[in-house]
Amino acid sequence: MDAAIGRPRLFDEEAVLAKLTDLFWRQGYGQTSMTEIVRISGVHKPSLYRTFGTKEQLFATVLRRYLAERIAMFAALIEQAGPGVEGVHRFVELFEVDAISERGRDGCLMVMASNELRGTLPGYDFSKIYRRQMREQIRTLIVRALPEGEADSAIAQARTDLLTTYLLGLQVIMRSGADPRSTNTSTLCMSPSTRGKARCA
Amino acid sequence: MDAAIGRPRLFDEEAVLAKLTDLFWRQGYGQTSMTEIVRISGVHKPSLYRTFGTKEQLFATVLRRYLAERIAMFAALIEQAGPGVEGVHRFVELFEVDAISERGRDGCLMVMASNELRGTLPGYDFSKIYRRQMREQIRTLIVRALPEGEADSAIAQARTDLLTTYLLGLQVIMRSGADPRSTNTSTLCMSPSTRGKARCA
DNA sequence: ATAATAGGGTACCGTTTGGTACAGAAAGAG
DNA sequence: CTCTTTCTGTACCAAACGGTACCCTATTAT
Repeated sequence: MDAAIGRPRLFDEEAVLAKLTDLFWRQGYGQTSMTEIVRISGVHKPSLYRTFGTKEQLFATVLRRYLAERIAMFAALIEQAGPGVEGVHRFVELFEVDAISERGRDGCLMVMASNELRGTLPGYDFSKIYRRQMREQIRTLIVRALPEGEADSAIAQARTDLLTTYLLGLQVIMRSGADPRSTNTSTLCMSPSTRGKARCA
Repeated sequence: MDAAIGRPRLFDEEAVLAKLTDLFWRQGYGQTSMTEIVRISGVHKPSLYRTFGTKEQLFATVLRRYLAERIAMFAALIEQAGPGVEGVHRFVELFEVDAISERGRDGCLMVMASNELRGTLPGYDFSKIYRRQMREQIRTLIVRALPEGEADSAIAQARTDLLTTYLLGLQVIMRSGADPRSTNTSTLCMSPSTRGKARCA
């Protein structure tokens, strides 16, 4: 186990990472200075550097943590939504409830990072992994709403891509300060008249 | 009109703005330093400041210019696409051709700015204007594909929102480095088997 | 006790940042 | 020609940046 030699840490790593996740999420990477990170975390700079490495490495840790949490959330929502076409509708509803929440107003940290760090920082790799895993989750949801044997069909892929892309777009919209009521598309799209054919993918 | 007193400018403002638009588009606002702006534009710092003001004001000018250009592009694509449901499909195809282009790989400057500058810089206001105008364009496209008298229906609004959100998501995906071939959803979604009901909005 | 180990906190480092003062150069106006 | 106006370009500024050296304190091992 951990030898636990020397002075014990006075702060909880997980709690600090959670606070810093919110901070980066709100402000982005470049707009967040180490000074601010120190202020929010309550941990002094040298301790941060000893524990998490450079600002870049710290952000990578935050992203890794967020990625796992986010994918888990997707899995939970999909399970909660249930099978069939109804499940797809219910999933989108659940997703939009989250998007309207206080945290959801800031969009998605992963989307933000991939937009900001295009090639320059480690967040770029994470964004690809994130999108691939997110797409895989959506795919299981879609497949469960299709007739058997269509799991690998073109329709399954098209609907998966469309829904994935839509959800990413929704997070962009939320972060750009949209009025939640005016952009709640699913309730409209799922009205009786369009239900069934509405959520084509 | 312009008195033209004093030494004439040695650089073309429009050309410089075009170059800097590409620069900001690629790198974002925070990751682009004045030093780099000087290098790319070929104009020395004091001249830039006299002409465009601070970095923040310069970026605002770039955004304003991009906004107008972008909305004009939307209008052109919609006109080129033609009316009816076929027009919607054709529009999405045209849009995706642009998204796959070299410039399109960097996503949308407006989306990028709204993600990065959330509240801190003038880009935030522009992003709202952009989204509203973009949505308005999409709406005209959608309405032309619906039966008469349905212009203000719930379906029209829902389909407008869905397509708008999808297009924003597409730009996020492109910027995050997706393989253009694997994410070209429209060709799949518009295959004969799904055509008609596929593009529900 | 005492040595060894590791975190806490101050004070500081070199660099880079956005932004400017100032002197010289090029144009029109009288 | 000379005065005024505007742009160019060097050289520079204070402030903020990410990152660290160093000393002190708290803990375990012997």
